[in-house]
Amino acid sequence: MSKKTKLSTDNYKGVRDFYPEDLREQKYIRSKMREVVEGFGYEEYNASPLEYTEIYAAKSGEEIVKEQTYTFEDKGGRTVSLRPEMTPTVARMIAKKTRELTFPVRWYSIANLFRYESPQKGRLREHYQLNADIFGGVTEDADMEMISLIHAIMKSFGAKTTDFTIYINDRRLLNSLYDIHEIDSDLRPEISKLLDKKDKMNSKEFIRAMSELIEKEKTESLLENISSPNKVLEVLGQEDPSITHIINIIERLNRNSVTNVFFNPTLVRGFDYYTGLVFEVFDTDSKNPRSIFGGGRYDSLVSLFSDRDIPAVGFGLGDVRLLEFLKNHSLLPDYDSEIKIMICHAGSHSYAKSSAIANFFREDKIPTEVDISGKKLKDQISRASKRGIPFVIISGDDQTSEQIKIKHLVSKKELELGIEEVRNWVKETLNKNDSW
RNA sequence: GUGGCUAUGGUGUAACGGUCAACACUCGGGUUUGUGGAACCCGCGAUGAGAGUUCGAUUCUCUCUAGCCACCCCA
Repeated sequence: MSKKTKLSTDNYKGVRDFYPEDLREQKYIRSKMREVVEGFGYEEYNASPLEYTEIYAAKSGEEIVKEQTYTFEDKGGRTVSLRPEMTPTVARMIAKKTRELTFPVRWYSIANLFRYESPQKGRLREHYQLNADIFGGVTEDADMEMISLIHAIMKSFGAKTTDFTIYINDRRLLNSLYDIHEIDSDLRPEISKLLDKKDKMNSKEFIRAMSELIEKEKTESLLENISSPNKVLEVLGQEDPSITHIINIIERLNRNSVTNVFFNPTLVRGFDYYTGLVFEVFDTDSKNPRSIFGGGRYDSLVSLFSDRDIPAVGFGLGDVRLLEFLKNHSLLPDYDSEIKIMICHAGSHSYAKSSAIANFFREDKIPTEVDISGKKLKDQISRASKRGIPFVIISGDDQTSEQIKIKHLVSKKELELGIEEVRNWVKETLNKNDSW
């Protein structure tokens, strides 16, 4: 059989296989996310990855959607897309039940999202994202809680306050500045995009690109006025609602010991649907100062689906960039084997006998595997050891029915005891060095 | 879509244009105490595809393909 006749083992471009060791990472980050988010009172929802394309087209223009999403026509002629983000879906779900839900609503999901783009660092064609949103409620309280929540999530992964920075801004603030500079509303999205990229470009390039859109004097004064938080404050004044909002949020967060949150007037974020607060979490590592994730307030998205306008704020945290961050900062734990006991056989073995022993441990939620490799005892133990299984039980024909021979491969301690005592010993030992 | 870089067993690497493509790990088998991670022995297994230059190509050239990185984009 020639190799060429075989199917390729490659996975589809830009998506991942999750081998057990990869899935352990996923399970770890998801369990942390759930823990924190549920602690804040969020309820989990989910939906199909298939959506009518129009829910994305509505806000971003047909062409972008067709180019950057998986979009196709089904047999009934409906145009369908694989969801590239979760927010339209959740807005749709909320809109459908506005009369039944008790607002404010706090919902979260951990869902896979798809984008049709060429894969590169930190960006694949499928990724998993935690989405947490608040619908309704008092704007300032909801906004503040959102930032507290993302801070708590980062903390739960063991990130120190110095490992990341949270930048916040307000879309209305940018609009006020545009008003002051009398910038046409058609030009605003373009200018916003440029501002968003400001830190990536050198200042000459930036000014040149800017001058192509607006007059040089305007460029200069806009840049001057947006150059620092203090300058913005000076220009807009303390009474500007978005300034007050930002100041209040930062003060309240500081009082709640969230100290790494800062006002950044050039923070924009890509989505057009943001209407107020926007925020973004950055890695402070000087070698890799990139954005990890972010979110913002979108007060008019639900009204695309419903007559009722429901204000909302939320964020999306993707697994790919989060894992990069965690790896860079050595924040991923060492994983123990999920299987705790391997029952090996010396001499002629009886599967029935071994599985009876195994069941005893399983009743106590200790994952136990019975060796069926048919290998020699030496190989059985060797394999268990290689897989990181902490205990082996040696079941042999020379052994009395009451006594269990068990060995802890980590400490090399070996005991021969009654089954109840063995169980207690195993539990004790596992508790001593439990990682997660 | 544009540009740059890369492509050798399952993995990671090696091989001035010149023997049978080397080494380590992994995997399979074996030896020795039938209580492990050791040692030793044996084995499986590769130059992405196609063309060209050459007496001779893993090595040089071209095309294709794939991957990575950056740009674009990130709604």
